[in-house]
Amino acid sequence: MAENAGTRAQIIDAANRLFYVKGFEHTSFAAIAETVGISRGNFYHHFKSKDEILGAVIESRLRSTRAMLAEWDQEEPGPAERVRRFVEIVITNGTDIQNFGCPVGTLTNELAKLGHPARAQAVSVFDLFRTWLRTQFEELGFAVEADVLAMHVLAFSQGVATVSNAFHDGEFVQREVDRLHAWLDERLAHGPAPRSAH
Amino acid sequence: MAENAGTRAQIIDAANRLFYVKGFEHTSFAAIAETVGISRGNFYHHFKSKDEILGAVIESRLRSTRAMLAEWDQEEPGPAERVRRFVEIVITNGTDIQNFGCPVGTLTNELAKLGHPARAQAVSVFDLFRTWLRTQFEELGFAVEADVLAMHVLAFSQGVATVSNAFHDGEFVQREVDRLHAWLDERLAHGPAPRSAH
DNA sequence: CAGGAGCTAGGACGATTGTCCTAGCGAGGG
DNA sequence: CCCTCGCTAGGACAATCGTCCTAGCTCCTG
Repeated sequence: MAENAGTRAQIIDAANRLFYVKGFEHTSFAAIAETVGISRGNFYHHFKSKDEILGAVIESRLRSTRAMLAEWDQEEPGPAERVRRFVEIVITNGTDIQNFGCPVGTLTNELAKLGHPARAQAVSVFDLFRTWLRTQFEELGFAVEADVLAMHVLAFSQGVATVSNAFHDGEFVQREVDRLHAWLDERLAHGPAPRSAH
Repeated sequence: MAENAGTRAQIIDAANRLFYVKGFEHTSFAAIAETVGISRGNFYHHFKSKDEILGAVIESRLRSTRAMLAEWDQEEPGPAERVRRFVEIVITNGTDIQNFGCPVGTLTNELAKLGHPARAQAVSVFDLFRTWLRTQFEELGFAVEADVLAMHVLAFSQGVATVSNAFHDGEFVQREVDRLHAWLDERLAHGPAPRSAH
């Protein structure tokens, strides 16, 4: 039972990476088995189907994303710094993003094209970031615009990821990060939009 | 020979659409054959391999993109209007983008994950837009920044496409388009960055 | 020590993949 | 008329896919 959880976790970790690097459909059971170092037939003792592995991978991503956001909540002094921390992901994970794009965006799109039922589950990772970003902007006083701003930051990261993946241009990423930081500065300087009169 | 070109064009058109809707790897010969209405074995009289079809599809996209940009050059009175026309693509093709994302960005990323040699060829479609946008900004007087601005507009479209595909939110797309139009207005009002002293 | 449950290895399965081969169709030129 | 050549249909092919079955191993429990 102890080894069970270990093998299961190893499968999820290997599948998580492979789904990102090679795509979900292009990742075969044989590739995951080879990575983990177990036999192909052994999978079905841990997962009933490939879709079930996908579900476990997405849940794993949800957990690690939640943990990362909670860590940022603790480490960063305020909401503005937290948003900046998010923006900097495209630099922190620069190499992976250049090679494979954004893990969330690319998986969501692949599942959309496959018509896969787990698409909605994959989008929920996006929702995690969206809600978290919205909370930061709300704490900054943007009660009405918070979600709009959150979506804008999300779109920024996806745009940078896709173009970075296409052109392999690190300077472009840095420029766009600087640009968004400047945009955020300006937004914070002008303050939130006035509430509608009661 | 007349029918040859017709069948070949039909195969390319069907593959072009299917590669976009279902992805390159998930699109089988059987699916293309069924769409066109020919037998599976007949493919190899027109194309030696699936990769050759992919090459023909990308070349077809290059041609149609070039034609579209040339049309915009004629129809729009000035470079500013042309950039706006590009920005509006995410609305014009809104439905397809919500369902399948951007054809260029998603194919490029898929080929990157597959390690496919045609990746560079797919990126050249991006290059077409990049160069064209750069030309527009140069005509607007942004000699130094032209390419930076072009890349920013490119990243905008990719970000909007990916987030639109994830959340199926048409209002978000419209808001971001308005935002970029406002950004462009401001850029044009302030004028280009001063040249360095000779 | 005996027994059972958890876990693993290895292979069989039907389906589907991209690729290739061959026989036959139909029109155009000698 | 006949023969050639572009084009097509249909199936064979080896490989790989996800799935499933079964026998054997290990280790904890009684």
